[in-house]
Amino acid sequence: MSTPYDHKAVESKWQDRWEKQRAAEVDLRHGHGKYYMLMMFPYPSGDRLHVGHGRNYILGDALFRFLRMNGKRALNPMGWDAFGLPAENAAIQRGIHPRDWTLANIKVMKEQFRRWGILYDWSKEIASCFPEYYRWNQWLFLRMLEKGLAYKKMAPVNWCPSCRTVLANEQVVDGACERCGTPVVQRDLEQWFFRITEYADRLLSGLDTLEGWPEKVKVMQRNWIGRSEGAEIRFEIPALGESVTVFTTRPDTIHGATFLVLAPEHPLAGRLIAKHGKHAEIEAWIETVRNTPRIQRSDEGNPKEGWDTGVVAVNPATGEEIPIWLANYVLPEYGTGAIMAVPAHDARDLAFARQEGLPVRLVYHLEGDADTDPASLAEPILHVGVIRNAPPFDGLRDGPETLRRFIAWLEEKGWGKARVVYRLRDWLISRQRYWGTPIPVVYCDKCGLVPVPDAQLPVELPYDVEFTGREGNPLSRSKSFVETKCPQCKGPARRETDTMDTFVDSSWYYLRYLSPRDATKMFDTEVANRWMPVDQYIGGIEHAILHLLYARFICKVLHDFGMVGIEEPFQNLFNQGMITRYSEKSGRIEKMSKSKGNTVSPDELIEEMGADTERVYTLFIGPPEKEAEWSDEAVSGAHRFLQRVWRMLEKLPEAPPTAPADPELERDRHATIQRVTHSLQRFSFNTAVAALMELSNSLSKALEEKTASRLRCEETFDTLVQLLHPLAPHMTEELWERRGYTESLLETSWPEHDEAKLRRARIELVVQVDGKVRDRVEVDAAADEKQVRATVLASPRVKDFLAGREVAKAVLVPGRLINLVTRRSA
RNA sequence: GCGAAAGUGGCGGAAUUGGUAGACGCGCAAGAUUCAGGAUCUUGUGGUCGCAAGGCCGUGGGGGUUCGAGUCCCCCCUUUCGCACCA
Repeated sequence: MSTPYDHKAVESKWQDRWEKQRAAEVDLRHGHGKYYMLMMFPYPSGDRLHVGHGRNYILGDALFRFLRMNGKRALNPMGWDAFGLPAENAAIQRGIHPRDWTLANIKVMKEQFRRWGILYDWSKEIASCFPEYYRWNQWLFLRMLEKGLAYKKMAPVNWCPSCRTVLANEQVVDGACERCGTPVVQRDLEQWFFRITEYADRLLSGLDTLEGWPEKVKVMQRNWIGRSEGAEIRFEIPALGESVTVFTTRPDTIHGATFLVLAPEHPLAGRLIAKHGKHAEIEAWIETVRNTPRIQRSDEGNPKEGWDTGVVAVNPATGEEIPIWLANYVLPEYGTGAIMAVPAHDARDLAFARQEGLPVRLVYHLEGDADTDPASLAEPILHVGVIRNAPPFDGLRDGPETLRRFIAWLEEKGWGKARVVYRLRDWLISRQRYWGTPIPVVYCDKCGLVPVPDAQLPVELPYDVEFTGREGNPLSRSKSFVETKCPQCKGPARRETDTMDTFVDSSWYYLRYLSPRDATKMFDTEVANRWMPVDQYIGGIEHAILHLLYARFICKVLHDFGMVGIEEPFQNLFNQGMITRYSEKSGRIEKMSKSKGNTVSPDELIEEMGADTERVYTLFIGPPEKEAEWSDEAVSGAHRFLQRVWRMLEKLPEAPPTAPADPELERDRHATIQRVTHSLQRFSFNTAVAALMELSNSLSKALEEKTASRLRCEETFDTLVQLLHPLAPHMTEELWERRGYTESLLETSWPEHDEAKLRRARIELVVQVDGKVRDRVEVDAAADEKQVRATVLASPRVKDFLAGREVAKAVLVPGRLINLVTRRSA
């Protein structure tokens, strides 16, 4: 007669108890033994979380419980990235205020976390949409404004016609809006920026210190920052009495520069084409290029188009006059927006030269090749060859030293200088939407742009706003918000209606968790210095560039403001893989998502089999950093395993009080402690589950066959329950209590293995003959090679395989195998 | 095109430093048990030859190093991801 496991009752019982005990609460006044773990804070989207989302939170909770049992003062806070477009869209579509909608969603998500048995320190909960939070965005903005790190400029921007807002470069994916997928168009608008480019070098070098980050993420960030070393070189334009500066990474090929190309948007373009016969036609073309979506324009397949301006520049190296062109393949915002074209040594320039019939001149010549004809050159000569006909450099080979000599020469002649250029652009933070942090500045007719004084923060979002879906920011139609007084002259003034990119919110929230209720400052420096950096950050790879780059940037800014000691906020980063499943809609196995219709609801799963089952299966599904396909069938394996563990409790009393000493179960127990501990340290949850299943199988067998004493069985069972707790917290707490223990498993110490218990007196040794497994023999663990050899050679099977041949050599791997080699190696 | 990661049974996946390949689980098969339920238990389950003992083959393909290779080295194929007119 066994008591069935009532997962519903047990799970809610323990969820209540953990909540009452405030099991995850941490006192931040002490930093000793601290371990700051952090899950990327979620956007409360209004869709119920599915099991794919669950993976992230479940593995975080397993880690948290494991750390706690290991005596760490683990901090695991949770909050809400609560500003964002979907809230506003919900307002437009359903007439719910973004604030009410968001708060309702938070409630739902919180309940889902609870049902998963996840422990967060809710006393530190934050939501970025509360004025108590976003006033510090504003405060930070003002400090950055003072230091020139925030500024406003007219700029061609990415505009999403559907979201009706501008997007940062990072938010444009394949030419489309990252959020809604609508193709992005170019517009010129006055916008606010953060000067992240000033930190480009530090963001780059900081990556080298992040040993606990996946290489992949670091590579992506390096690519994004895109540092290029080279030189800028000035070319005189006699006709204009003016010069143009180009950027090149190959100043050593200047003798081969046969024309210049400027971006059509280049400031000199207008004057260059002023006297051109087809002036109007070129202007129209410039307009077309300007309006081409940037992604299409910078696509390699985009046809190169250009116009000869008819004006020439002088190549300082050769003294030759070379034509100046305008072409779409030169981008205005990279480098100086102008290049020297060296068709012989650059693929793009060669393609354009061939297309337009422009001359090609070689600087580097292939060795041994007396005469490469520039006219027939099909491929550019890249990073090989020797310089000819470019005094005083003749005979030099392509390489860094040659490059240095060219730059020194250019500097000496006064024609150019070394320069480093980045692909990274400044961070466009303006958004023309309501549901975000208002940018705290005011426009006064008399005083111009006036920052809102700190004392007047926060600039609060007005609640009473109409959401119509019409073009433009709803904020700009709110009279009560827009109309204000100038803080300087007290005259009438208008508020800035742009709000901040929500990535500003998430760029410093990890610091706010440490001072969540401080109404006097952004965060407490002392507490931050005690608890930062985040020891383990966990989240999706989709934030590899955006959020993680911005957060690193803002952390460095705060460091420079003297507000926090560290420069890198996240010491270790873990990116969990996504959960996939077959989608009826697409007929493919795809990332689990509502739009693909392939989600599995944890609500039903928990109802049917319990949260512990979902947790164990999710952790067992595969290595957590890899993607994994959800299998509805395989879930039952986890369920069966937990059921077996549950039933074992009632079988324990059936074990005999005494039994023939069986060291194997005790050995298994210690081996499992070692394996599970090691697995959890490595985030290898799947192998931890496997090890626990094996121990469960061993104990089950021992109980069945009555080969171990009751005490030993109970001891093994208790260890199993403890080790299983981080993975299946509810059931293990219940079992622990039923075993008669009064403290929560969270309060117990993680078991330690005893090295001595792992050893066996006799071991099974594999015998190989010429590298093939031929037999197994039992020997003393301590046996030396001589003894082992004697035992092995006595085996009839081994004798057969040796077939009378000499053993030329024997290789003994103590405790594992012996290899008898008969043939000589060839 | 460039860069990175990966490729192991029907499936998900194990395998510190080179040392018994396939742990653990799913599925499948046979059996036991049960007042049929999608329950529980036992056994088996890489391929192939064999009545069996056992042999041979086997970690994408080909070569190499080694007493011994999933693991190290070289070449190739495939897949996934990232980057890609950035001068």
